[in-house]
Formats: sequence, C-alpha cells, structure tokens
Amino acid sequence: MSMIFHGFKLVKELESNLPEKRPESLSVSLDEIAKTFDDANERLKIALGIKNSETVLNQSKPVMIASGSDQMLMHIEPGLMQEYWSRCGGFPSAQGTEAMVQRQLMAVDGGGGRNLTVVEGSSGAGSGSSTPKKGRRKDEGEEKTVFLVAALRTGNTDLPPDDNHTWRKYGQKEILGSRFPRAYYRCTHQKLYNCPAKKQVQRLNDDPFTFRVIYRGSHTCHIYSTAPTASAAAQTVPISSAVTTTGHTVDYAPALLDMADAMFGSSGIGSNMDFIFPSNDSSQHHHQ
DNA sequence: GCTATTTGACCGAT
DNA sequence: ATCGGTCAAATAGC
Repeated sequence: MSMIFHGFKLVKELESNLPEKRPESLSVSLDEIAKTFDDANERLKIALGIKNSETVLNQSKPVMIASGSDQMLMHIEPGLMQEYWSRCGGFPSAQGTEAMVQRQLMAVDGGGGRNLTVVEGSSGAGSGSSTPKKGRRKDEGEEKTVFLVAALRTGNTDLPPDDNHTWRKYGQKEILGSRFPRAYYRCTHQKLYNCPAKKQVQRLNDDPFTFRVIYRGSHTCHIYSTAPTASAAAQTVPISSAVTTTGHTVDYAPALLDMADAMFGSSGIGSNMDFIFPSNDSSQHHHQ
C-alpha cells in the first residue's frame, strides 16, 4: 500500500509540473512511476499467492462469501490511511457496489494485532422485484460493509467512532446473544439529500473496546462533519491505536473500499481516482 | 423553535 | 411467537 501511495504521490508531482517538464525528465518520471506500480503489483501477487495458506476469516459466520469472491491479506502501515484521507479530502462514497463482485478484505495491522474486516457485497441478480421495505431482513443482497474499529478508552467511551459523516440515531435494540445493544444510525442529510446511508454500531461481546460498525447504503450527500483539511488529517492515527489526541476515533471502511477499488478495479464504476485525475471521466484515465 | 436522542410500539420476516 | 429494523412521540439540549 505504501508503494501504491508513493506512486500516487509521484503522479501528483508529475501532474503539478507537467507543463514545464522537459522530455528527458518526463521520461525519467514516467519510468519511476511505472516501476513503483510494477513493484507494488509484484508484492500484491506474492500476497495473493499466500492468501490460501492464511486463516482469513475470524468470523464464525462469513457474511458475504460466494463464488468469485476475492480474499487477500493486507498489511496497513501506520499513517497510510491518514495519508489517504488527506489525499482524498474525505471518505469517498462506498460506490461500485452495483458490481457483481463480492469481496472480503482483511487488514491486519502489525503493531496492535487488531484485526479489521471489510466486507462488501451485493446480490446483483434477482433483486429487481423486491422493493425496499422497513423491517426487511438482513443479508438479502443489500450492500453492506462490516468494519471493526477501536472504541474510545478515555472520555465518553459510549460514543460511536467518528467517521467524518454526520449520523442521526434512530433506534437502539438489545440483540439476542449480545452483551451490548445495537445502535442504528441514518445519515443526517437523509431528508435533505435523500441520502440512503445507514450504519449500525455495536460493541463486540468479547471486546467492549471494539465496535462492529455495519454500513449500509452509500452516501449521496457528500457532506462531511469535518473539513478534510491537513489539520484534520493530522488528528488521525493508525488503526492500531485509533484514538486521536482530541479523543475521537476514526474508521476507514469506505476509504478501504475505495482503495480496494483502486487496487482491484472491481467495477470501473465508482472507482474514485479523481483525486489524481480531476476529470469527470475517470474511467478513461484508468486506461491511460 | 429547532434539532438530536431516547425508547416503547409497530411491522415484516422467519 | 420471536427477532431485528424502523417509526414516532416524548424528551433533552441549545
């Protein structure tokens, strides 16, 4: 991942001074960019080669496993997500889920040993006839992202992790077999922008300092609770100790999904590369 | 007055 | 009948 980010950085630098680039130095820059992504790809292939020898799932009930699903192990180095956050200027919406692709990623941070599970999926076929209804059963093919995130250990530890979106709580339920209640949130801008994003937050039975956060639906409002400034990004910390100096936690699920999009190119739709290619038609730039 | 949270009621799925 | 997700009235906070 760090190599990929380094590649992004090189591209950005090239983009910023492209007009005055001499052909010789342009060639050098392109070589460097190409080599960086080549190296990243090599490492990725190695990782894919060992994926089956690792125990990827720690959930007794995998939410989204189907034929064609991808699995891989990633090592997220401290600061990478922060860099991505500052680079992208906010969480991208969890789009690209129209794709038939179902994937599961698991990021294992090196320091704290905390596992992080990201699941994305959609049923695709056969969902046309059903219309969204309240009380609809889970796992009916609706897009869903599961994420584990550290809870606050100081201050109000009941606060759900801050993900830079504004949420409005609309329910809380005691869940059978769970020690802690599940809280239900919808996007604050649901009415104003018809934003369908929702999330559920629940503490783990065996680890009260970890929240399981389930995201459903993508943000269409693109409004963030905090401005994606460098100073805001500077307050984020690595996953292994996701408590900021201001006492906020940060979760990275949508960003991870988008990074995965960048890495795997799952759908070509909704892959957010606009922070590199500020164009309306990023798919064209993908090919370039 | 406005917005957010709480919480019992309600409803669809099983 | 039970469970989980949502509604909506009551309440809290500004």
